[in-house]
Amino acid sequence: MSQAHPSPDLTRNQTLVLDALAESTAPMSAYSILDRLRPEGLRAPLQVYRALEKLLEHGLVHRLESLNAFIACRHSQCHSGGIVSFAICETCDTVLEFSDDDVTERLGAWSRSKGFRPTGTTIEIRGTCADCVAAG
Amino acid sequence: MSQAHPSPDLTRNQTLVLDALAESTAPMSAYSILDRLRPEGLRAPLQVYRALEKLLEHGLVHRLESLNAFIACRHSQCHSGGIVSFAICETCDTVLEFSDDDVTERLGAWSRSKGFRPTGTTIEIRGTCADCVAAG
DNA sequence: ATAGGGCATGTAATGATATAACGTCAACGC
DNA sequence: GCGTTGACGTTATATCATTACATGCCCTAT
Repeated sequence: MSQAHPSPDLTRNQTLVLDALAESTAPMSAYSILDRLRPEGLRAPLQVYRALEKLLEHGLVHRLESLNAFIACRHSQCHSGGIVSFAICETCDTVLEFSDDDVTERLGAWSRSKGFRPTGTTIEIRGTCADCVAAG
Repeated sequence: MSQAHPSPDLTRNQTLVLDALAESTAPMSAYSILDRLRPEGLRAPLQVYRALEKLLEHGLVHRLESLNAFIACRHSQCHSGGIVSFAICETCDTVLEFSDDDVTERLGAWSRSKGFRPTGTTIEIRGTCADCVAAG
């Protein structure tokens, strides 16, 4: 099986950042990652941003533009080529990740019709998840 | 015809900010708006952010999450209820605004199927517009 | 007419997010 | 060896956004 994003061995800093994100249910800002990793020796924002940059390239981490925050990828089809969407619960900070082929196709059709060449697409739904609606 | 977002008279600061955005083809950051409006007497970021907050409520301005920047609304159907999408050219900073009913419906269907209650959705396509592709 | 509420404003200070500019070091191919 | 590459470390700075508090203005109920 081919991978859209080959994952070479991660460096120490990249592993630390990815692990921190993987252990968190909520998205983390770069600075909260840094604070979390100070005990492991990280000291400067740039150490985190550089690790995030590589992890984003490898598709192991997503950036949530509307939060200026990051999450570890949990979407099994992340590498299948479609646009990934996020549903962000503003009550409990849970993020659900999904992909809809029709949405991908419709946005692709729009781009083709306009001659627009897309390099990356962000879809983020803010709201309240089922659990929090129920807990109302 | 009913309006989803009634537009009461704007205050002086709101008018200044909206006009600055309307005169710009490219999105503007809050601070670039501030710099643009210093000659009119604006002095502090908060004056701009407060005006933007109201203009966003009225639907007269959009925030581009992936740019941390703002544009005046130019989409005629902004108030028709569908999700608005943006195509951002990274070469010339042009932003095209559109709405696709199928996309709105598919994302709505996903939310309903998960019991997720959406309050707002961001769709931003980064890439290169037709003109810049042609100028390549 | 005036007291009080509501709301836009003004100002200073600060917090939060992100990058620039520089130097060091280790791995690798030639 | 030696140059290239890429990760790393450190300091400083740029950029984006909000908190806290004081002021002024308009409206309206008394």
